[in-house]
Amino acid sequence: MKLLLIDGHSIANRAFYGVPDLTNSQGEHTGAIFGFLNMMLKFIDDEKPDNFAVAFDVSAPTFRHKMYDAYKGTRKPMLPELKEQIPRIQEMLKAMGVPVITLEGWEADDILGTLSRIGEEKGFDVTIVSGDRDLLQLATDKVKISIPKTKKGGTEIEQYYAADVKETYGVTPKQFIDVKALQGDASDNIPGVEGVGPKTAEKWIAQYGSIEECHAHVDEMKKGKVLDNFIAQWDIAVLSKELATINVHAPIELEEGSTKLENLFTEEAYLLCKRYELKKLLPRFENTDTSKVQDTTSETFKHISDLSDVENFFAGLSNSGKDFIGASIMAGADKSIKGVALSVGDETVYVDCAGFITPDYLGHKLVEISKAGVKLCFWDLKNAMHIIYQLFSSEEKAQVDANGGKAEIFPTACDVAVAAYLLNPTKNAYTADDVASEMLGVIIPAVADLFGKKKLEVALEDDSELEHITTYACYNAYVAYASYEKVISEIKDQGMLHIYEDIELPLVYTLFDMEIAGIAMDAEALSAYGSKLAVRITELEKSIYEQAGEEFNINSPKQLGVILFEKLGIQGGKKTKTGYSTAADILEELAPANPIINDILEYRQLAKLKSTYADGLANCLDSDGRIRSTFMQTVTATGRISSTEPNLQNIPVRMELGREIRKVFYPKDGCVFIDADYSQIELRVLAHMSGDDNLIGAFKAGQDIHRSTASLVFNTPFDEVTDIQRRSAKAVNFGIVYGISAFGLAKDIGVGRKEAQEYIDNYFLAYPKMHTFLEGLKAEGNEKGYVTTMYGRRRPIPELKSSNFMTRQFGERVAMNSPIQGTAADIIKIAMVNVHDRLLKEKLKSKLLLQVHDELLIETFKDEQAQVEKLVAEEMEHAASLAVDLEIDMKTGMNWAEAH
DNA sequence: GACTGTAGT
DNA sequence: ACTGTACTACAGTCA
Repeated sequence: MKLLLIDGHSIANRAFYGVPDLTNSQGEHTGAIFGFLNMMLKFIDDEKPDNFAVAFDVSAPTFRHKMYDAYKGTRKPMLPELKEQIPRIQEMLKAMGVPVITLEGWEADDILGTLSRIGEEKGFDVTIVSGDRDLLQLATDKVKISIPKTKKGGTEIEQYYAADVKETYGVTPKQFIDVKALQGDASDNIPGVEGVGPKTAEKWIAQYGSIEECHAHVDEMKKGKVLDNFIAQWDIAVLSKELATINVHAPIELEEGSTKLENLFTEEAYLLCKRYELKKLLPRFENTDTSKVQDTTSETFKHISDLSDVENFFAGLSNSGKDFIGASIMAGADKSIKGVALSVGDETVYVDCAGFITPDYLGHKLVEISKAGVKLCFWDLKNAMHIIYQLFSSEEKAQVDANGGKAEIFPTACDVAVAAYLLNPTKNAYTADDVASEMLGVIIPAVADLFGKKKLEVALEDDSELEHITTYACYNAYVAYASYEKVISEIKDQGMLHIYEDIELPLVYTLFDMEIAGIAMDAEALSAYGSKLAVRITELEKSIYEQAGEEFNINSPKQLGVILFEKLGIQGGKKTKTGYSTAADILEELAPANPIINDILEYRQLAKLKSTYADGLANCLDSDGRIRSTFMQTVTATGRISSTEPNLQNIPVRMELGREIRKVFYPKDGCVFIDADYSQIELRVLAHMSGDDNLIGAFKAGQDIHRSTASLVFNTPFDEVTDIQRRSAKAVNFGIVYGISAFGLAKDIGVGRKEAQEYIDNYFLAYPKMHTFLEGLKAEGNEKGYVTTMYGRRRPIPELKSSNFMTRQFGERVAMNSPIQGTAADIIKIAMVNVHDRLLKEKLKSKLLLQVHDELLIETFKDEQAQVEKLVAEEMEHAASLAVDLEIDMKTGMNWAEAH
């Protein structure tokens, strides 16, 4: 029989500091909960106990936090981030059926001691888990003390039976009390004997066995100041021993019934795991009946497959007078429709494709509904449009090409995910289950709940999954319907309706058309470029191996570090957590003295170009010779869009060799590229938002802005600014936009931190309102918990409330950066939508292809060139009206390199 | 899957 | 006493 006992507070504390600070989407801290459960489950797996309980102190104790705290003899109060998690851990344990034992007036130590004594008497093998060495006094032949230690890379567990304590510390567990009585423990308020440290204490107790025996033999002991103290402070020693002793006779029983370890993975526990978003724990519930997880709405879900029923349903829909419905298309990896779910709240149906119900039929039904003016609420409108486009005939596709997806596919629609993103852009998923719990307060099954490890696309091919697919699709449609009004009204309350209706939603259509358009790529040229790189890479490899004296994997920072800093003995290596840093900026400093370094840097650069761009892009090429990226609208915290598969927003441009990649992107026959980018948009936004007269003045005068800043910061006449000064000023300008710190600037431009601070001080002297503005942003973020862009887009910053200094500093930088970066993002989104809409409205065939944060690329028919140039300039420059003009640089070219 | 490194803005 | 920088996507190693 085995009994496992856990010291709740102590393990929660270990978990808290051993796990990064997780929070769920509600901003509740969950790291300690997760860490605690993980450790607990691991001990249960290892020990396989029959009985199990967790003991807590009644009120939160304090903890030693770091070495110097113990040294100073103080214990830090429990951080609020941890404190709030203790009741949740207890709640979770109760949900798992684990007894949480507390006893008014008694410490957890006493409970553990008592239970382990009783357990041993009853014949149990006992394991006590704690982070606290004081419990070692409880070890016996049958009672094992386990102390988990978090080391990097995992946890190690120290285990002590009585014999192990003796071996490690030279004293028995009982004598451990005496040792502590002598040496004292400031953090436990145990005074101890003055002048006695661990060495003396262990020596005395090892020799005489207890403080009483020591006291009886003081005559034979070595004279000295410390012994005098011991004699004089005998009373204190006795008191200390009493304090150090864990009471194993607390008024408590070991109830074998209630501590019996049963199934921990109950429904209640599952619900809590979902609520705290402990996603890694969810798979452990796989044998749990989670069907009750679903709320009762699922009873109204219907699966229909009969054509006449479907027709009836659609007919009922158009007669119902509903002006919006929830919709969800189930489509395979090839975007072929498997079925469609629709919801009007009290009725939700899933229609799967079979027999007369074809993908084509269903797809066109949806288009019909939307064209009739019923708003279709999707989770991912743009993807839904791609699915429809995919089944369109070539005539229909041509119509989309000419008139845009909005006109030809879903003229009335909305995107619940995009809307939910506006409410909180920092989350990493906007799925139905996520929004359901947040907006509707109901917990519904997620993909993994229904399909386990199987990917949705795989499950969709599997007929036996039809029931789960119905459930999943219906929930998607139902939640889209049920949360739509709530989400929109919340957006309205937060003053973001304009952003949603006039920026984000139109942008969905703009991005769709961009994705459909794609960009032509010269595959042969790309492949030739790749081969050219390969030749040089092989040369470099050879040279590096020769200089290193052996072959190794240059791509492995670990192996590289060993070769450079150990085998070759290069000095000046900086260490990271796992080894030597081989980052470019570190290596560059070492390059002059070590020729191998230059080869490595060049190798890295070329390897990156080849793997990511030359080979990577080739893999993304569509059969029509064009590359189609996906633009993501719900990813970035600041409001920018991102680009994936492939990422076309980070194609090299700085280095000549990298820039060559842009030459393989070319306009189609009869076209040229027009590339237009905003000049200094973030600094102009900053000038406007801060209202700083000097910065506004510099822009209005059309001055070189970095030179102007240099002139002010370095107190140098404008015409006498040196290149170095200008470069530094440029770094300061960038730094201001990023939410600067002296440390960062110093590193950036290679000066001391003090000097960097002077630059910053001078900057704020030169631009006085800037300082007020940025301080204001921090204050606003602190007060409201979020900051906003000029258009009202929000970015929550819970970090500002953190008790951790570093986290708070991060929050401050975010508070300064997000409104600026976000406003610039808003502006270019407006410009994109307007450019796109005007191209359509003026019946032009030219297409907007790419956006790279402050740059737009348009494939322009030569006969439309003048008109497009004019239109692009107008829409970009007039996208916003600021205190300074928005200026753009526009170029044309026969490839992207030429045009940029 | 975590970590390192690097490309862009 | 000490921290270590905005926003991304992707490739590669290594446990």
